[in-house]
Amino acid sequence: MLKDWVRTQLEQDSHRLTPQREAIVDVLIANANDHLSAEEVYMFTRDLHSEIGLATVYRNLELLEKLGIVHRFDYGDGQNRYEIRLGDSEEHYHHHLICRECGYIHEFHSDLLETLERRIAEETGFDVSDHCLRFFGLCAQCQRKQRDNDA
Amino acid sequence: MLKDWVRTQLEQDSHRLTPQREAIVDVLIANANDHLSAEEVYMFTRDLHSEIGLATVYRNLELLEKLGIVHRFDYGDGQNRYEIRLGDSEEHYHHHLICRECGYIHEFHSDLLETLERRIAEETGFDVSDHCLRFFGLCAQCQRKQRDNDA
DNA sequence: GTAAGTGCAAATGGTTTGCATCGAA
DNA sequence: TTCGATGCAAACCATTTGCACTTAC
Repeated sequence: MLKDWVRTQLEQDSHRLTPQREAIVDVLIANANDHLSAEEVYMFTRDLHSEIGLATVYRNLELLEKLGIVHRFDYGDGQNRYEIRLGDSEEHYHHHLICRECGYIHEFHSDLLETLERRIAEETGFDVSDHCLRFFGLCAQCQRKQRDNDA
Repeated sequence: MLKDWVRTQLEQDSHRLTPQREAIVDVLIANANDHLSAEEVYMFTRDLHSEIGLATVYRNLELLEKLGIVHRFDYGDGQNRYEIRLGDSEEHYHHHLICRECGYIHEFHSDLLETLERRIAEETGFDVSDHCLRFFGLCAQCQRKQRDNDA
């Protein structure tokens, strides 16, 4: 079970799965597809464990990221977003499509960058371990709205 | 000349090329390859025009970005970086390779994503207008250092 | 008992905003 | 004389940190 794996990862680095941590992990599991901000994780977590502090949420998100349990995203909107790692090998091919208008985030997968990473390593000597690819544009719905407004 | 084009762009949106703006643009031109932060632009600009405020720098970088004169980057280090747009068609194929260790930023060009953008438009209905691609890893120098430390 | 974990409040740091003033068409 | 532009200080907001207290091995 996922939570057992989380506990193991924590204990290997001499950390405990405290009630607060468990609540945070539960929230991340329940919203695995939603890219929550720290503030959102905090609000949801309070429903499960009302006496939690925002600083605790931040500290734990940082720890969980360091342990490879959650992944941190940056959409350029001034706050970080977090997602629990479920599978991991496909993680690397996971990119985002962001609507400039409504902020809607669409996930998509593509291994297209693998080739490019190898080429970069060859050409520049860089040892590439990760990448971040975001596309910005207008989602179909906002395109429609914009056409209606113009008409 | 580049600055004439900047002036035209500004005037078309009923803005003036003030001494402060000119100083900012001069700084951006002189550091066209350096991805300056707002703070850095501020410091360099003070050399040319000592009586400038940080808020003015921020306001103008925002304006210049809106007018398509500068491009804003976000390296995920908690501050934005700015670069003047020189050519523009190749702009789109301009990506970054960031060393996790020393922060060194290497630029590279590739049109590989064009295909992907078209495929995304077809599959999702998204109208993609821009993208941001960053690779993270270790530069050759930091790999060497790490090997030396291990030995 | 000791080291990890927590809540709270204060601090931090990049960025934005309110406001009175200034300056060019 | 009007409206854009500026400098300054204060405000903002996501995040981090200091600190005293708590909790689990």
